[in-house]
Amino acid sequence: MFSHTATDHVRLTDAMRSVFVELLVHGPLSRAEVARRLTLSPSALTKLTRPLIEAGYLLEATGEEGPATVGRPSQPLQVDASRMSFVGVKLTEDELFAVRTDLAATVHGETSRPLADHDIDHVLGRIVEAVEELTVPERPLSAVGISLAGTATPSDPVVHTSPFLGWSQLPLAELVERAVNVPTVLDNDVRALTAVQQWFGEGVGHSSFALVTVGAGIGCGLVIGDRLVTGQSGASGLVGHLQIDDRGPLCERGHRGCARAYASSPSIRRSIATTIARPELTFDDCLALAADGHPVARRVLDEAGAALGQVVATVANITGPELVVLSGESVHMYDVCAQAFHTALAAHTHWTAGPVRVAVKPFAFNEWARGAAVTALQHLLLHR
Amino acid sequence: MFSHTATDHVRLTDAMRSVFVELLVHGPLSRAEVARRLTLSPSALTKLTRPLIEAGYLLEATGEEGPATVGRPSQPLQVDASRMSFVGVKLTEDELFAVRTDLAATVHGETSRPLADHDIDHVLGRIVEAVEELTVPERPLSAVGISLAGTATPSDPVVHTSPFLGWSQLPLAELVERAVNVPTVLDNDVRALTAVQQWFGEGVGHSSFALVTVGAGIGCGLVIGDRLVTGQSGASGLVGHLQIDDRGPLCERGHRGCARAYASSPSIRRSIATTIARPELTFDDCLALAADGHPVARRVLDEAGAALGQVVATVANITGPELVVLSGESVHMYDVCAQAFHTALAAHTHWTAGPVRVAVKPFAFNEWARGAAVTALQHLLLHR
DNA sequence: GGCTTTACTTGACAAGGAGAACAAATAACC
DNA sequence: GGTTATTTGTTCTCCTTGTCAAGTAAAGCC
Repeated sequence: MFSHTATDHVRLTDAMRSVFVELLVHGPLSRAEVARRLTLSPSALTKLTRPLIEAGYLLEATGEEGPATVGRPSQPLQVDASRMSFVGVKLTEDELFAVRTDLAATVHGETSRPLADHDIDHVLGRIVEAVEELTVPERPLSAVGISLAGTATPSDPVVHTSPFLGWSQLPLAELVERAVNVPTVLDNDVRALTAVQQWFGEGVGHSSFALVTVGAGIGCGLVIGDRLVTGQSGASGLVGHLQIDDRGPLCERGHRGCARAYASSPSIRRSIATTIARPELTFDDCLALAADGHPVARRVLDEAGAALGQVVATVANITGPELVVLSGESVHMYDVCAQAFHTALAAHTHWTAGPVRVAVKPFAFNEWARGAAVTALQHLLLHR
Repeated sequence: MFSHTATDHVRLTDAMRSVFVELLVHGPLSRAEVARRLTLSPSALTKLTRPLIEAGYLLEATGEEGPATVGRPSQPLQVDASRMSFVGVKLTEDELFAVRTDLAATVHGETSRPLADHDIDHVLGRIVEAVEELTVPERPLSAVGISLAGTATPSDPVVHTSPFLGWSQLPLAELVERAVNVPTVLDNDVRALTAVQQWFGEGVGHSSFALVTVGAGIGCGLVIGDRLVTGQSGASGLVGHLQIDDRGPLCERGHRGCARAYASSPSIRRSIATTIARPELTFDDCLALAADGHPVARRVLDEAGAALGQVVATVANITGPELVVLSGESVHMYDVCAQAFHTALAAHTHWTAGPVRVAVKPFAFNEWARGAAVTALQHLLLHR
């Protein structure tokens, strides 16, 4: 259900939902503007918004007026972001991160738990702990989102395959849903991050864009025609092992010169640290070395940037997005390899296509968990 | 307008259109079945189909009964394919191919014209000639479709860029529309071919699939979430210059080892013919040589098949289609390089994704022009 | 101070589709 | 062989959704 408070519950129609989402994503808008965007009549908007305002889901924004215009001034409406609350949980191999957000995906609390082993009962227990820690009595949870690396889809909440957690065909969403008694949605972590960009980040206003992430691996999420691309049984955006050349470094799956072998942060660190025999170096140390012009680090990061550029070009050539967003735990490496990146991007972009617009999005530590929360939020607003 | 005959014109609602398209694409179906597929009530279907039947757009299929089932037997409905007529025109560098089809995309006439030069008036004149030659008085044209290589989109019929015809920002659709006085739609040729597969080919029943074509170039069309992917300003599916390795043959844009250099029919032919100093060999001669085990031809075709496998794997990894359809003027090369193709496909498919389903679709000579007709048909039924 | 422009509201009305009741045509069952 | 169950398709009533037209509100413009 939409509301968890006893009072003020509204029966939501599809049209009301679309108005609500439009206002949530595109900020305060006047009724007239929403009507134009959704191709509805102004009178429809009066009717659709009234119950939402009365129930407290929408607020008449009383903020500063815009620039003076001819005609009656508009009364912008906005979503009351505090009206609902979500918890997002990101599972990694050895740890769990969780955040609580409001409707606008603003983080209001965060926590984490080590995952001692991958036994389902253990993991389930830590998830429930985290959800309970983050829940506050005055803001009952509307939904829980869980994200992890691997092929998971919200559409079949009962099965999924997670390579590094060693699970297969596990009804995780169902188990969590039963344990915390709140609707629970499971999805792939990169797709969850893409959802954040789609509604609350760089993707806003674009009907198609791609997100490319760099970090422990290389990932890609796609939005095409305003819809998040899921791929058959949750497999899409698998650019990690894209072949860059057939002579480069080896990845752990035995591919020579794949994107992951060139540009993932462990590969970059290992490559530099072992070559110059300084095993204690961190990834950020390596970036600093490259920035200082150390020849080995410089070369490795140039190659990493070039690999990333080729990945972005390949994705753009195939899907033709309006924009490519670059993010992930190690996006800041962009500062050290921007030139190699853009050179490779231009070289591999198909000559009949226009230049690819790239936006670099700094990555916050809890972004993965936030993505899970947004997945839950989107699912609740679109499919229920 | 929907109908061009003076009698029997209906005002089409969106619901009627969706019923019509469902019946056109998914063959004869009972009202009850259509209701289930479109999540409508049975009563709605009675209402929606009656005017369509009366106007002659739908027929009550009186064919053979299906297997006996419990309950009242259904009365399957089907589209009267002859009710509308379309002309599709494919433009190449030196020739124009045109077909006339009915609603079911069955070809009822074809013609061609050499294109002496790329002057717009000359090309326009040949198009109008072809359209007039194919039009029969008893079947007035509903729409004309034009397809060519290059970045064109139906959404902006006024501008497009065609590399090899040397045009840029030319309002071709508008000019043709004015000359033949029939709604005219312009689109990229590979996308047009994808449209054929989507409604009348291997793609039927799949909400997402990819089409990969081999011929003078390597192309790719995508359907994701039941919608043909257009890409920003018509640029998508540009896999022709995808890098296979960085040591292989050169393409005409100076890329070493790109897909086109390995697997396009001119590249394959040139590679074999020049190496064994037999410049008179045709592409099909080369295939025959390879089939006979000639070492040079064998090697070139193995490499071509491998390149194609890598292209398909890359597209599948990124977009996660339910199916990949292989087609194009030189698909028959598949017979000679299937093993190399599947080996490379498996090697490059991401290890967390399931195996890629591939369907090889034999290519008819007039398929490109048929694609243009289907583009016109889709546009008329979906956007008008 | 009218006039224009834009935003919003109100109430009448039309269309689209659901639901219930019913007729039709078959297989399954006793 | 008649009854029952099952599925298809139709008819009719009613409700929901949203448009249209008219009117009100609140500003800037001349």
